[in-house]
Amino acid sequence: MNKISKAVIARLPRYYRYLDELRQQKIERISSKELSELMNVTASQIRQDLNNFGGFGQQGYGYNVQYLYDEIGKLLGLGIRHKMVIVGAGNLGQAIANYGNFKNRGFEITALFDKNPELIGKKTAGGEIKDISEIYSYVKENDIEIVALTLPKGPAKEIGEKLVECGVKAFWNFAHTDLKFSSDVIVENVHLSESLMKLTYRISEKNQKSKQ
Amino acid sequence: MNKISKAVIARLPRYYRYLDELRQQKIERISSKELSELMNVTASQIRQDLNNFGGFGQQGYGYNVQYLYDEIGKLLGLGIRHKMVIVGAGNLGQAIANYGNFKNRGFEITALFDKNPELIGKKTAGGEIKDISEIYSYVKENDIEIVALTLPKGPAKEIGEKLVECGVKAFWNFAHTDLKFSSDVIVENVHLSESLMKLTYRISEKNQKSKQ
DNA sequence: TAGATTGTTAATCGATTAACAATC
DNA sequence: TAGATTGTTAATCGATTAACAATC
Repeated sequence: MNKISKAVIARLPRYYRYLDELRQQKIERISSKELSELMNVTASQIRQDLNNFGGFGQQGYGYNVQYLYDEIGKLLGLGIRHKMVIVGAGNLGQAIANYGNFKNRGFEITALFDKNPELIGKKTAGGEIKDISEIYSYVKENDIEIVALTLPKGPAKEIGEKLVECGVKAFWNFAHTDLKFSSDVIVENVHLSESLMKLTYRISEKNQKSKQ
Repeated sequence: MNKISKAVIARLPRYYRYLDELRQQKIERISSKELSELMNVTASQIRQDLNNFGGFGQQGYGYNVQYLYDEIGKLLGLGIRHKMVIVGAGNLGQAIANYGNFKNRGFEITALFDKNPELIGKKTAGGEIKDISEIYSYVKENDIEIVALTLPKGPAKEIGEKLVECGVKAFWNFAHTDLKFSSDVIVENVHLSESLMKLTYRISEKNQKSKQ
């Protein structure tokens, strides 16, 4: 398989979401043209994107919604269980723990960790909040695959490094910094404030235009 | 000013973050080469990006950190106050309300809204949680610029549409759907689950490789 | 079979990188 | 002035779109 570009990968979850909706509406088949109109992209792009992974469609017919949905799900690694814990049990950490859809998609959040004694012991939808000092033995004993970092950048870096030593290979990082570990460790960043700045850029751009 | 590409705009907040750190370290000047090594991009890209907005540097010297930081801040619309409210006062809404850095950057969160009677009346760092029914008069009376939508997609769409009628021109959307209003309404999406799927894609890609 | 629509190649477009003259 | 480094043009690379033969 050739190297798939980042742009293509970033579009897969969106395809997956639209296909899920079609599936729920009991729509059986869809052509790249119809899907392109729904999603506001070109049909050509859809066909090119999907063909990176092999032929999911059929000439003269289009794509079977359920089949394509399942295949994209597999590509996205949603066919298997993912054990995850959350470091930092503040609002953001708890928001993720409580987000029901993750469970349906094979994500198993088994614990949250925090240093705040007031939070420790509290039960959430993502399991109990435990003392941060327990996390290192916990991830080893429970084969944790993904660690979500929902805490400030200082401790995120420090705890992240220790977790890498414990064998963690994937981080979902919400801390306001670019974490970089050894090359076999995957880090996916979510920088909420940068998203908000993109919004204010566009507001400010619009205001400038209307002034002219 | 020519149309700036989305890719350039998306990089601005990251420049801003690195410059902020340099500034805090009392570093006065930096060349595109040095910055490129720090940020893991090419010096050429930095110069190209910045030159979309005019010459911020000086030949033979480089860039003044504080000046460049300020200018990018202005480009990002951070020079002015932004009045924001949050719809959906669950964990995610409260996480945003409590995120201190927003206040420092000119964001003024004045209220949260929810339909849950148990939450209404509660005080948070982003102001009081009010009844969702009050939001329409509130945004009109208080000149709210940005509405963060931290609630499920069904109500997000419905409430968003009503808010557009009340004059709201910018949404920071966390609901799991692509909201689309009239063309002068700005929507910036944060799809957390799509970010997580990108992570699992990469995990699954890595596992495939190691099998071969 | 005829019509529809994919899979795939070719053409275009845009973004990134390289190179260097301008200039501090 | 000489050295450094930008601003900017040109070259390259990659991604998107268009076109159409293959085929269901």
